Amino acid sequence: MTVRRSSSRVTGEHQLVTMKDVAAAAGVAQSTVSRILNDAPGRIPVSDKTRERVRAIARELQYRPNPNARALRGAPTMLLGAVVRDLADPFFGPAIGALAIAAKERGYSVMLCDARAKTNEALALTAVLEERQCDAIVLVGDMRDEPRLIEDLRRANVRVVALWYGSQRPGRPFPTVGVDNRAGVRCAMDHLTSGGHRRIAFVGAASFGDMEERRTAYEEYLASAGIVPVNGYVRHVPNTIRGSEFALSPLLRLSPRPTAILAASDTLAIGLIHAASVRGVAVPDQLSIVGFDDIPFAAATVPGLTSVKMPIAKIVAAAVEIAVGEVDWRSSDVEDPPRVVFQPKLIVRDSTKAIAPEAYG
Amino acid sequence: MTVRRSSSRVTGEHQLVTMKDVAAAAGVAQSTVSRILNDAPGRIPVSDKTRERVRAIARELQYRPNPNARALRGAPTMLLGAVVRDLADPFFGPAIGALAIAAKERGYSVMLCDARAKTNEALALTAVLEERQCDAIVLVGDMRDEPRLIEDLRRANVRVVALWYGSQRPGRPFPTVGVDNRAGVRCAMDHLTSGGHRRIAFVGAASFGDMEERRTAYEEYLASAGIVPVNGYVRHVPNTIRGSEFALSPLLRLSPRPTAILAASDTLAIGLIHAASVRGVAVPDQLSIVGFDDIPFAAATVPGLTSVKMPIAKIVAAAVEIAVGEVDWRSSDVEDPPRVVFQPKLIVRDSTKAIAPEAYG
DNA sequence: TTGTATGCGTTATCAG
DNA sequence: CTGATAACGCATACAA
Repeated sequence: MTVRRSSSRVTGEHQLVTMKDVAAAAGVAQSTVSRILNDAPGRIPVSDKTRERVRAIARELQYRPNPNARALRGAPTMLLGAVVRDLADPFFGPAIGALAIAAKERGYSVMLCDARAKTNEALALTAVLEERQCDAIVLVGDMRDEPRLIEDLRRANVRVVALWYGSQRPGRPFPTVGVDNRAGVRCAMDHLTSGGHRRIAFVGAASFGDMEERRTAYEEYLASAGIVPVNGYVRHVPNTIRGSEFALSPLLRLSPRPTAILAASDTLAIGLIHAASVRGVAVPDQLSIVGFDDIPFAAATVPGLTSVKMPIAKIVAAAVEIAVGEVDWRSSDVEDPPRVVFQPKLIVRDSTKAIAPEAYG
Repeated sequence: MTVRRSSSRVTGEHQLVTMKDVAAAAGVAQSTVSRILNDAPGRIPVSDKTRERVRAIARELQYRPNPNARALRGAPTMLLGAVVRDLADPFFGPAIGALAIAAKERGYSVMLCDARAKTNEALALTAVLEERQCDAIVLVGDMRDEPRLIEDLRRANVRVVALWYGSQRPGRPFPTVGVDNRAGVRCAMDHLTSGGHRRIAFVGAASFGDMEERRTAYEEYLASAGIVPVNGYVRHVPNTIRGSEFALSPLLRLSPRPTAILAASDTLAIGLIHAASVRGVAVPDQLSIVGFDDIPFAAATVPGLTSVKMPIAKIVAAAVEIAVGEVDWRSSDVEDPPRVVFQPKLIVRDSTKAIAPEAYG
């Protein structure tokens, strides 16, 4: 009986106390410890008071199971991989935080992967995650510009859920959870048009997340409201504060000049407010601005930003549910994976205002 | 020779192609595959052209090493655990993104853990991370209010680095990387006093990150500048936008009313700007405001926020360096772990202004 | 009720 | 130069 105390190894020393240690201390076999500690509650050919003893010793020795060994045996890793489009985006930070919390509530940890962190083109993004053997992967934000990632993921052996991916888009390879962009745009536009606005511009970011859907919804709304689109009223810029600076100047030079702008994200909207201020354009008196997402700072702009609020908590909760769920959608409907769509809600603050009567026409 | 194709297992199916598969396909032993694929470049009793063949087959079969098996053997997990105080904090989101990128550059992945995600008090935070066998853990933000976490971590067998932890604090249990808060406060205060301000208030959050150091530095500055502190000029509120609303009203009721406020974070500063606007107090004409951190939105407030800029990239890079570094500081100087302090820099925008001459005295 | 043996995918130490 | 073989920590079928 050669009981080597593995904890006394000099090199590595990466496992403090193993089942073997507990077993040795308790004078039982390692398998006994395993059975007791796993204790599938109910009909296990359980033990008597050895149980208590083993448990006490395990606690005393601060035993912690080694997840690598478990995973090696095929157990779930309880790991959720999150590929985030851009963690610097003020919208995604809180979203990831919410995701981490929702995941932990189900016992999962979150592994992070900023989509920009492709230091090596040869290293497919998926390698980092699939390699880690995550039980599931959550895509946060549109990854359309990473076709290889998408391709690798769809042929990989992991569940994938995409968030804010553009839920209406046909041919989605994964289940998606998102927001009803059309309804959000409708709320915002209704709000503006009911205030007399008809010259409404749109500022979005090209091929980013739900941006495209929002622009489409904007155009559809105009059509349904009988408003003829003005040439140049749609601007596409990077989804940054600086981005909207580039968008505002051309809009202000247009004639007729827009009386309102629908921004496809709060980042853009906040940039617009700032740019307007710098250019001496009064918000909302000369220009109404509506944002999208309702990030925390939307409440603190001057003036406070009217924005379409995103039910983040619900969205990430639904995503985790799908990600860790037992149901394997791939077996049911490969062509059209499930989509979950939540309804956004307009939060009206002070960046929008009905236009003055003389401005009509 | 019972070569079971492990890839054909029905259950689990969590490992697509193993070394065994590659070995079988190449007609060599599995250990040979291991040697070839690991290929410590240089003096390995290497093979001839079997190497090429094995490599080709491995590539063809899309072989990916199983990190669990490697970790089980004592190899580093290449995992960095990040315990974040609050991912919803607009400062930490980008910081984590930068951390993920810096880590990936060294081949590490980041595991996330929002410090608020303690669904179960019995479940120590550290369990989640240490259990995962991270090679190192990065604490992002002050965790003083989690004594158990600190204690578990310091006796655990992982390297720990603390970021924005309050670098000057004595008795730090871990190496820290942070910013010279005293220098930052000095920059900000110099800027204000050189504009004639002497009635300068301070708004911070109690026991949060470097907040305490900033308040101390503020008080020291006043003393060294011969400015007598005014009762009620120091306010402690939650580090949120709403928080600063609670701070502003009492300050405005004071007499003499402060002409400037130093906020210990941009979140607070942005909240102050908004609150001032709501109360009809003009920034910077009636009230100058300086923030701390220079988050992206600081450039987009109205007026633009003067703020003390944090060299985030440098900080996270240094943290990763320490976290993955070969040097084990614990063996050298247990009592005073290394601290890395970077210099912040004041970014002057439009939320500060020299006070009008008649306001003197 | 408990102990023994086996294998998960790797790496490392042996022989050949 | 290469092929067996033994761990790593855990779970489980099987034997006692």
